[in-house]
Amino acid sequence: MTNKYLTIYNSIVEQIKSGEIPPQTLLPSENELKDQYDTSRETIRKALNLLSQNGYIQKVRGKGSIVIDISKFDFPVSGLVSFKELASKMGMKPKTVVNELSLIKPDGFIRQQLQLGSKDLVWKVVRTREMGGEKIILDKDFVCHKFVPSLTEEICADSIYQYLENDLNLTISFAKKEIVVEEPTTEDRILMDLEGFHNVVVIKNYVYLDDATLFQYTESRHRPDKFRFVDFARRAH
Amino acid sequence: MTNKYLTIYNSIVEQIKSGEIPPQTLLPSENELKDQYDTSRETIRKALNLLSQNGYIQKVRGKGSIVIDISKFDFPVSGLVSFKELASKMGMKPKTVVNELSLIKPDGFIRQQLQLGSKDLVWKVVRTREMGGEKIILDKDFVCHKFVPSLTEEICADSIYQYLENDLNLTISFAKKEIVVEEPTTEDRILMDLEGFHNVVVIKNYVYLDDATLFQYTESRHRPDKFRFVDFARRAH
DNA sequence: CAGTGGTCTAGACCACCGA
DNA sequence: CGGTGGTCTAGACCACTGT
Repeated sequence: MTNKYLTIYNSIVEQIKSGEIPPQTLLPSENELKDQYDTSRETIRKALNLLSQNGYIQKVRGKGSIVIDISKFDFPVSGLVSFKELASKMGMKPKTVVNELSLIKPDGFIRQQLQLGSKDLVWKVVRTREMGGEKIILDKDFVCHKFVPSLTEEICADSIYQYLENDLNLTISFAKKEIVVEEPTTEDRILMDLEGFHNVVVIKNYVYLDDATLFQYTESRHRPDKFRFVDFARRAH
Repeated sequence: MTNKYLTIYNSIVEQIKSGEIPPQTLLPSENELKDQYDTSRETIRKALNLLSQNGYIQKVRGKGSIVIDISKFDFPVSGLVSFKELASKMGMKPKTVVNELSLIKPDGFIRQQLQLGSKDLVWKVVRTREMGGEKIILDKDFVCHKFVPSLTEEICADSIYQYLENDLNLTISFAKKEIVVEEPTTEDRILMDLEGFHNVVVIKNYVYLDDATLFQYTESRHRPDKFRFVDFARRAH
């Protein structure tokens, strides 16, 4: 079993989720945990810092680690807005329609977003995601061609990420998200069910590879009533 | 000077921001940095992990730490939506109007949000924030009375947080944010400039104290065209 | 293979909290 | 005051990367 601090982290998460360690109580001290798990204190601290970052506990100097009441959090603690997650969370069968799949010469905006040269090509993928019989999300992906030589409709109907990571061995390492609210374009109105809606929530996603190169720009355009974003933020200082 | 790893962190941040260490290049290795800063490797790693969490570098096993191109990021890497930040970022003079300040018996919704007993009182503060002559944000704060015995209009017109931290010695430790889009209420229409807008972006904020008790619930209601949220997220695994 | 970052250890000193 | 978490050290072994 690799990663001692991760197993300790998971162990404590389970104890908190099951209610074995109730909210507002103190965790055993770092020295006690060190003995319990037969490890060093720094390793315990690594596990506790993870718990703290993920909103399970609050560390207080001189007192101990307080378990936070997560029962109020009906949503995942971290703030990811993935279509599949949203769908499965609501117990619905997601359906994806590929509207467009083409290799294009990017316009100025996309070229700037992806920091490309004037002769680089990009894949353009437009997909609508349907839930409960309504088209509520429009995903527009722009993927650098130099990293992804081929792309098919079958792959897009499933999951692009899965293909990139499993088959192409590309490692997506991090992403920067930006959320803004915009008026729907005509394309939005045509491809989504927007009767009676005057805005769309746009999540602009900049995806980076393992070596810190930018390789994909994605716009996920949501119907506002089906959108929710959760952020669990520590204070700065 | 306290905190060795923080000074190292700041030192490297400066070097990245100034361009002394250009994007896409490798930082010196942890062992080299250890010698440069005359410290231990774990301390260097603490500083580097901070840099990584804040989006300045990307660590790759077996290779080194790559400096990320932050020049594209025209605003703060972390995703805080504070009125004052937004205003100063846009070079505008913010103006705050206190519409309501009262000590009330909370209705069911607020009592539930704040997990209060039936006889607890809360401060209700309603403020509009004005920028460029337009009222674009409506802030509704509900603060537990048991933590904050007194509150004046002067305090609310300035900054509630400053008062709590400096004068009352309460330490705000973390907050959970939730972003949704709603149709404007009549109150929104009356208190904000919403001509031609059909939605408001609502940021629900649950604020916790140092000892992990929930003490404030805030709704920040934004005009959609003046709203923007940035999230810098590491991949899960 | 040598060099990188990832994990883990055992010990030390400090600042803070509560009794 | 003893116990807590916060910082720092010097050293070890590992998995991974390039050549």
